[in-house]
Amino acid sequence: MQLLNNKKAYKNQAKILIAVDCIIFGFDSEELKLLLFKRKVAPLKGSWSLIGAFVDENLSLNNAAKQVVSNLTGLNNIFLEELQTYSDVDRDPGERVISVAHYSLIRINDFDLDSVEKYDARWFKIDEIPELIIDHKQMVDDAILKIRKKARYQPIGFELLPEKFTIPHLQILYECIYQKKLDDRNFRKKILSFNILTKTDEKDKSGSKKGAFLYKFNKEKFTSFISKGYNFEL
Amino acid sequence: MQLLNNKKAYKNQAKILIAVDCIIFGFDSEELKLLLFKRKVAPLKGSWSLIGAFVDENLSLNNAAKQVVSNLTGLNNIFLEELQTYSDVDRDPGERVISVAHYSLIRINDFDLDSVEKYDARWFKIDEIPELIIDHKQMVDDAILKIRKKARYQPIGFELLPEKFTIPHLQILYECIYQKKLDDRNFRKKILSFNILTKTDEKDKSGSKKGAFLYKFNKEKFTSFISKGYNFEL
DNA sequence: ACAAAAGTGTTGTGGCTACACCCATGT
DNA sequence: ACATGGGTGTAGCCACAACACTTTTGT
Repeated sequence: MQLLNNKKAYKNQAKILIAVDCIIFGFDSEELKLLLFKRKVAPLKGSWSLIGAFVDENLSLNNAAKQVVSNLTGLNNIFLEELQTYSDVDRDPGERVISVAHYSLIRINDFDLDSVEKYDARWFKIDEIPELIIDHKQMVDDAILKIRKKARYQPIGFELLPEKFTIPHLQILYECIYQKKLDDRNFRKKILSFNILTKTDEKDKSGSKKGAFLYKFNKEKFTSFISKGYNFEL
Repeated sequence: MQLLNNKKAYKNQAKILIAVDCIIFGFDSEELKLLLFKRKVAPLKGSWSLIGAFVDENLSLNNAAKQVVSNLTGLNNIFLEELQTYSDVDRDPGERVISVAHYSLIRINDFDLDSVEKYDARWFKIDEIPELIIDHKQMVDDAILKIRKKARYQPIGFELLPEKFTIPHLQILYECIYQKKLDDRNFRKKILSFNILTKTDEKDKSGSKKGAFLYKFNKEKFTSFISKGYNFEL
């Protein structure tokens, strides 16, 4: 397939700076949150922004984004997907940069806040996002719409919840994503009808005196659901 | 917002070649088709490929893609959306190129084949796609999945059909996208229940002796449907 | 004993699927 | 008169929405 040894086959074509910016969602059993950090380089130093990086010549965009998240959090096998590109010619006041936004879902307690503080990062509730640089607010809005849409057709809790979780927790997650209250009975009925959950005999008593049974995701059924898709409207 | 006059704020960062590749779908009242063309530049000259171009320093990706389609077809207000990026380091045998695929839906008869022949282009039925260069086959497959998914939640015929069209034509379009036969009565019932169509009193007799009534899209209702989304499973 | 959250069933309704025949017209 | 595609109606079924009370247990 390598037709030319000369790796400069396309002369006189403009090259452009490419960055990845990561919208990192986390969930702490009560709120859906977003990881933001104080920008450390000019221009716009000191403002809140998404975390990002320029893309190296020898990394795919996906790997570049994974590296960004991994450097920040120490986490390695995270869920990460491309959102879309942002390419307005004047979007970056410094110089022309095309950014490819990626969004990621992580368990908020899976990594220590040390590394986060080192980066001057903070979790924000998604309805309390501060002003962000350039078009990062747009990226965040687009990402929220994206996960809301995604949640409707595919199980999405997997990456945001701990290995074992209760149905009420899962419901709170969906309520955060949809930003509306769901009916307990109907939620439980529907989510159980998919057979993607396995009940354990442990209980989580942190939320109530009675305690709620802990469930796990059933990975096999789960992955077949992801490829087939379904309709989860409540 | 312009913090620096110096437009080289980010020194020592690698710049990369960016291309857009366009998956152009057309519909000729019977078949869903894809516009492909014979590549005119090395490497891989003479193979079938999508149409694309390197992105200029002063164009957004979306505008670059629009320009590609416009140069080829002469059409200007076409539907065009970003699909996703393709960024494997070695994907292009010539040199590293990151490609941002865009897909477009056009009325197949809205432009003259002259300009198409000038470009050595041809329409292919989507189930008869020849071998394509690099990862273009992947892009096409991804684009087909995308419109199939999209068709399920948003009205999609608008850009592919002429201003006036019959319900049987619209049905054929959906059958092409879903690649399965749909029930006439249920299709008609459901599509009419959305109230996005306006019946005219003209008939199209090209398809039968009796003739089928022509409909138009009702743009207002249509756009509100696009933003809200719906579920169109048949 | 009581507060606080977990858990459980039923009923009505609306939308979907599946299915077969008449209509209008050109030849 | 007949062939061709256009157009219409219904009945059974299933999934969803709406809704209130009992259970468990820590304090």
